[in-house]
Amino acid sequence: MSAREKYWLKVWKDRRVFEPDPVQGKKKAFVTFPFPYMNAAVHVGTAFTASRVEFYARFKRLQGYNVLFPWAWHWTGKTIVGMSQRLKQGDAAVRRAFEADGVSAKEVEKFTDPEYLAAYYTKASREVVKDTGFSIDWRREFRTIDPAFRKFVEWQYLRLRELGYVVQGTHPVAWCPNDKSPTGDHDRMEGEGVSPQEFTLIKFHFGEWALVAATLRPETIYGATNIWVNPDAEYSEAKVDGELWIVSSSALGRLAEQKHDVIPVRTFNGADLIGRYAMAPLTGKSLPVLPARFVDDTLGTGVVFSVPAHAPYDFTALRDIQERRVEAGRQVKEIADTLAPIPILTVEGYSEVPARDAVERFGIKDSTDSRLEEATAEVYSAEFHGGVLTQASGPMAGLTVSEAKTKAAELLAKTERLGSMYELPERVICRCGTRCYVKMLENQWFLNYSNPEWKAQAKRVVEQAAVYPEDARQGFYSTIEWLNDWPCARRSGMGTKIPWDRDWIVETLSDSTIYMAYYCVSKFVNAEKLAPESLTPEVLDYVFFGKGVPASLAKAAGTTEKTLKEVRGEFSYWYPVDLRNSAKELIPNHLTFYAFHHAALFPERQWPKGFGINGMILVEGKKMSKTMGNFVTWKGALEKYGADGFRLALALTADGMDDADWRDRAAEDAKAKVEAILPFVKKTLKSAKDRKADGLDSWLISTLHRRIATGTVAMEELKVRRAAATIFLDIWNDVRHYLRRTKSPRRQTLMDVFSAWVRMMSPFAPFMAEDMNHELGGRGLVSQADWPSLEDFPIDESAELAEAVLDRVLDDARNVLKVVKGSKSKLNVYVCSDEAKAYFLELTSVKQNKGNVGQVLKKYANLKIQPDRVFKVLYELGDELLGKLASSRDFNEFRSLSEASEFMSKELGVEVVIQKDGKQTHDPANKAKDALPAKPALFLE
RNA sequence: GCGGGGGUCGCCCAGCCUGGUCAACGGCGCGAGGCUUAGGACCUCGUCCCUUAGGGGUUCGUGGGUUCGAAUCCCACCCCCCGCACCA
Repeated sequence: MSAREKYWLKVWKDRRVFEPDPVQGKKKAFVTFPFPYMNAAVHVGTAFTASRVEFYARFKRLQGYNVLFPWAWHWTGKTIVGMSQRLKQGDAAVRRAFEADGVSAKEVEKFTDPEYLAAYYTKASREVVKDTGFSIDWRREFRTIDPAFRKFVEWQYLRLRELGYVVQGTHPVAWCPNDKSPTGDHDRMEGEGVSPQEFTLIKFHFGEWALVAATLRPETIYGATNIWVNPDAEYSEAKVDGELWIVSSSALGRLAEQKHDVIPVRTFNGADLIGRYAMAPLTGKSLPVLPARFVDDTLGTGVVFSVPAHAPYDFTALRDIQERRVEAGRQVKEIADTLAPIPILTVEGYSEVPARDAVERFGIKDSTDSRLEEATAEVYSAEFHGGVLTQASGPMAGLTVSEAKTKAAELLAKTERLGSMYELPERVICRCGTRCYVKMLENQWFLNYSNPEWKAQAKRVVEQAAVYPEDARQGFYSTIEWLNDWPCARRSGMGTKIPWDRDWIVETLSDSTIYMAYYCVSKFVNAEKLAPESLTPEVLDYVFFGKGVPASLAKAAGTTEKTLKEVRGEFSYWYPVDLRNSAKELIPNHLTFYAFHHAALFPERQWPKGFGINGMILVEGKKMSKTMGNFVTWKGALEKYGADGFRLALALTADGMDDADWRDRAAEDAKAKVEAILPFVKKTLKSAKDRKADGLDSWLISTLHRRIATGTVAMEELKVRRAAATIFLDIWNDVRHYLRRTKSPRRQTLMDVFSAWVRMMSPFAPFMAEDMNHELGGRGLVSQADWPSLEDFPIDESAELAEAVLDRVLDDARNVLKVVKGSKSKLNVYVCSDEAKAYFLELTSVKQNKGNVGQVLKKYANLKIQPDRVFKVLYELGDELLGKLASSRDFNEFRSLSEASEFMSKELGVEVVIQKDGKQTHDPANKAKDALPAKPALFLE
């Protein structure tokens, strides 16, 4: 870190520039960033998202707001603990991840202690965030495992439960019997994306027993020709929920986990079932039991019914027996020979036996062919989306497949031959190597996001808030619609215990929904004005709801009434949150949860006011990853580009939900840019003179007015990139244009422009801005200055017009010079006559008012200007220039171009002579008559 | 598959809501010139194709449509990114 950076950090800290307290009557802005999770080093992605909050915070401060930007650290959850454990077990990947963060081998050794790991990253991250110059009120910092924060979360959940938003339920989960915990996607070695699916169980009559088949397609029951069991697998008779069932032995354990009452009776070999008959419900058909080795006894019940017309597996297995490709007894063969596919639905693009079509097209030979999976998926998808059941399906005839599914279940339920079980449709292997299965997890705590009233309220939260960019808003509504009950507690990991059920810990996404409110409390906890144990639910009810009597509460809490009222005052003042910014992948969870919880607990006036959404970060066009080796830590970038360079690079990276591409080259440029500004300013001022303002000064001031307007709107809408581009690129170019054009730069103009410029730059590059402010003789800190006001930089339309016309003339002249061959040394510029201008303006206004164009044409016919040409130029100029032309009565085109003739001459490398049509002395090519306003005629010789 | 967001002149990107001022902003890269002992930095000009007078031609994922006129509006299709839950 440079000495200058250190210096300003110290100044800001010493003067408590970013430590706001409530000031009654002063407008406020409360801005937040989701606390980063401390299992790794903060990286450019974190910095990118957080920087948007930082830029906005500094911008709002300049606008005169009392701005609170707090920060905290997220420790809750099992990831940190899990990483420690895996490190302990010698997992090389985890070690590499730590090393990619730049952690020394010696430190990594200590990471087997999860709290040490989190503390290490917290300390390291705090340093980089501070050194980047973020305008954070560090007095309010906390970690999510702090005792006081836990009291806050306990309070939150007690109140949510009272409101009926925390409910208990039993749900199917993918379960690892070894870890004794649900196995999430990222905890799996195999089976990513696989979740419990409900299978329909159909109980086929088998004497007094029921042969129980599991299926995802109950609607095909009328197409069943036989039943498959695996002859090599072990099956069982068992009493299940009081009924007599036959299923694979493996299924019994899984049924038991799903809360079925299972009493095993006896086991036997699958082969024993072969050749016997079972009767199908609904159809009453007697179906033979045949052998098939594709039947997986560890999936479902190990019993399936065969629908060869519509299931490629069934079709192939049946044909295997018929064509003697598999060994089977004589009886089996004879039975099989009598079976034929029974089509029960039609689907476009297939014959009446879709399974056969698919099998033939894929060239599948027998039931061991792996392409059967693909064929099945294809047929299933086609039938699901376009299939219609035929007369063969009896009561379901005419229904679509999805309608028939419901109907089949209904009909089967009536026969009392229907059941259900959950199953993972594909193998799922836990990271620990254990095969997972479905478990009905009992007494799990859920946030009741499916509650329609709660959904409606959450939607209203989003509706009344600003969303930047607007494109992101729809994502919230869709999420709210889609969101189901959310399991909000876990058995292990760090976090807060559910106050009424201490076996459970509030899960990490669920303890982060209204914690911004806690920043109002943490200030007092950190200052030791409030002890963690004093934060009882009653005290917090007072702080957040204003309920209760502060005097008596204070006494019970061991604090003073004054303090308690002060805390309440903090909350009343700072809430609601004005801006919360995060990356787009948090819309479907965190940000929407945030809306839900605020809707549940707080009145409308304390609902979030603004959501900011940004894209993902890419590094050199690719997804950033530690294993790919393109991981850029915040610290690394900060050291490489300096605080201001890093900040500007972040600002210029992307807007809206576009993914931000972090490129070293761009960051280097940003760094160079920031470093070049102060020398540029100094050099420019050195050459400046004291003189009266002229048209060009007015132009620069007027242009700055426009830049301020654009920059301000962009910042208000969190279009950080656009704002930064306007401020750092456009304004710089404006000043350069001015310097190039003017014969003598005017000191006062430059001072005015620079003093506005430095204030606009300061949110992005505050260190440089403080230096520059100092250099310009500005009083106080630029971090506390005022955002430039538009009134101080008046618009001067005729000055703008003069420059615009000059630009156009230069463009035209260059074009002609390029096209014309032969050497030319003099450019004649003919400005249009006053009559031509009058004609042009009149025609414009008549045309805009849809008046009689013909009359105007007639009136000015003697000028011999072609109407087509006038209309063309009219379009070219556009409304903005035309407006200026019409309103700037004092604009004198001839004079302004004449004043610029020397400049033009320098630019074009030829002599430039300005003349006015009607008064010209030299017009050999008779061009002058073509001149129109803002479009002088040219003649090169 | 479902939900959300996108595809613009070598690259990144603005414009699209509110159609004409759009061959289309800005940055990078590249080319020429200036400055400099040189290089870098910086400054200027150029950078779709054609053009001896400010002009013409073909472009904004693909194919249709609406319109006097479409990058912008409508429809269909293709492709990319994000999310899809017991997890940060």
